[in-house]
Amino acid sequence: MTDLSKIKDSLLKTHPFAEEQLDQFTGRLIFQRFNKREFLLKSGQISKGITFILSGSLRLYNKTGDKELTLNFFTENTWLADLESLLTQQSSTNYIEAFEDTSAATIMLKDLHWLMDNYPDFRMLNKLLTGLHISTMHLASIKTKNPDERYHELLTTHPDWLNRFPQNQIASYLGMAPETLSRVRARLS
Amino acid sequence: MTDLSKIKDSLLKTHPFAEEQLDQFTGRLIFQRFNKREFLLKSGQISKGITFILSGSLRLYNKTGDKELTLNFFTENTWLADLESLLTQQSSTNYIEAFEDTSAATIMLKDLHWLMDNYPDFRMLNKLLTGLHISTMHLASIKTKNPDERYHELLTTHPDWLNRFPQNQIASYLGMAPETLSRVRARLS
DNA sequence: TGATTTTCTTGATCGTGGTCAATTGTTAAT
DNA sequence: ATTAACAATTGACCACGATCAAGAAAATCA
Repeated sequence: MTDLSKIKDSLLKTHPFAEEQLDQFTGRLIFQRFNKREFLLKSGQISKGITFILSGSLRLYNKTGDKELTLNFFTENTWLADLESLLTQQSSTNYIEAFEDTSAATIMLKDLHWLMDNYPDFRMLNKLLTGLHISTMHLASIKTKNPDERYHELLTTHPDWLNRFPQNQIASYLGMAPETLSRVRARLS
Repeated sequence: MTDLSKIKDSLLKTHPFAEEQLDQFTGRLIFQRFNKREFLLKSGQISKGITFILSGSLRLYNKTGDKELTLNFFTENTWLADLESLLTQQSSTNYIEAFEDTSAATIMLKDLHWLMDNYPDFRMLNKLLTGLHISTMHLASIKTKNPDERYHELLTTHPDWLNRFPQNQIASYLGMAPETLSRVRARLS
C-alpha cells in the first residue's frame, strides 16, 4: 500500500470524497522524516497543520521543570496535531517528539482553508480532529479509576502501546508512578 | 445589551465578520429556555448544534451507576456543546443539564455548514470550539497536582464558580472527594 | 412557616499509591 | 567488549486523601 493510498483511505473513512478532491488534498501534502528524538513541535511554537503518520510514532507531552507529563501517543495511520495551538494559532505549551524514526505528511492550515473554500466537502475534516481531543473518557478514567483499572483499560484500548513505549512514559500517560505500573503488571503474572 | 449583540460580540472576538454575515448567523439561531434541572442533552442523544448561553448556567457530566462525574461548567456568554458527539454525530455518553434557569441560543450544525458554504469566513468558527475541549492544562492538573493546588488553580481561573456551584459538584470537577474540598477550604481561614 | 431533603463540616480510621533506596536489567556509545 | 546511562523491579515506609459516620447548616417544598 502506497503512502498516498494510506492517506486517501483515511480521508475516505471520514467522508466519501471524489477522486479529484482526494488529489487536491494529497497534492498539497508536505512529506517529512523525523529522526528519533527529533521534534515536530516544541513549546512556544505554533502548530501550523495536521500531520498524518505514515510510519513510526510520536509522543505528545508537556514539561514542568524537568518533569515530563505524557499526554498522548500517536502511531502510524493516525492524524496528529496540537489542537489547541492549531485552532487558536497561539503558541503551544506542549512538545511533540518522534519516539521512533518517523515518516509523515502534513497538510498546512492555509491549504486546508483553501480546500474548504473550494470544496465544501472538506468541512467534514473536522472529524479528523476528533481523535485529537483529550477524550472525556480518558479524563473520567483518570479521575475515577484506580491504577489497576486504568491499566486494564489501556490493555483493551491500546494493547500495542504497552510493548512499544517505555513503561515510565506509559505510567505518566496513565497518571501513576512508574513503580506503581510495574507493580500492577507484576500482580498479573 | 441585547441578546443578539451579545452573540455578535462573541463572534467578532473570533473573526472580523461583516454585518451581513453576523445577521445571516443570528437569523438562524434557535432561542430556548431551560428550567433548572432540565436537560439540553442526555446520554444516548446526538449533539445537533452549538449553543450560546445568554443567561444562566449548565453543567456537563457523565454517569456511571448513580455516580455523577462533573466534566465542566458553562456560564453566560460562553459557547457550549458536546464536542465529541457533535463532530462524530454519534450518541453522547454525557449529560448537559441546566444548573439554573437558563436562556440560550443554538445554531444547528446544518446551518453552520450552510454558513460555511456561503461565507468562507465562518470556517473560523472552529475557534469557538476551542473553549469546549478538555484542555490539556486541566488534565495535567488532575494528573500532577494535589487537592490544595488544584483548588488554588480554580481560584485563579474560575473564582466565580466557587460561590455559584455546589461544593460537591466542584469537588467532582476537581477530581476529589467533597470532604477533601471542604477541608482544603477550611485550611484557608 | 415548619418539615424534609440535601449539602457541608468535622472527626476518626484505613488503604492506596507515592517516594526513597538498592538491585538488576537493558540500551547506547565509544 | 566495556563502560556509562537509563529503565524496570522490588522492598520498606508513610502521608495523603478516600471512606464512613454523625451532626450542623442550608436549601427546597408543601
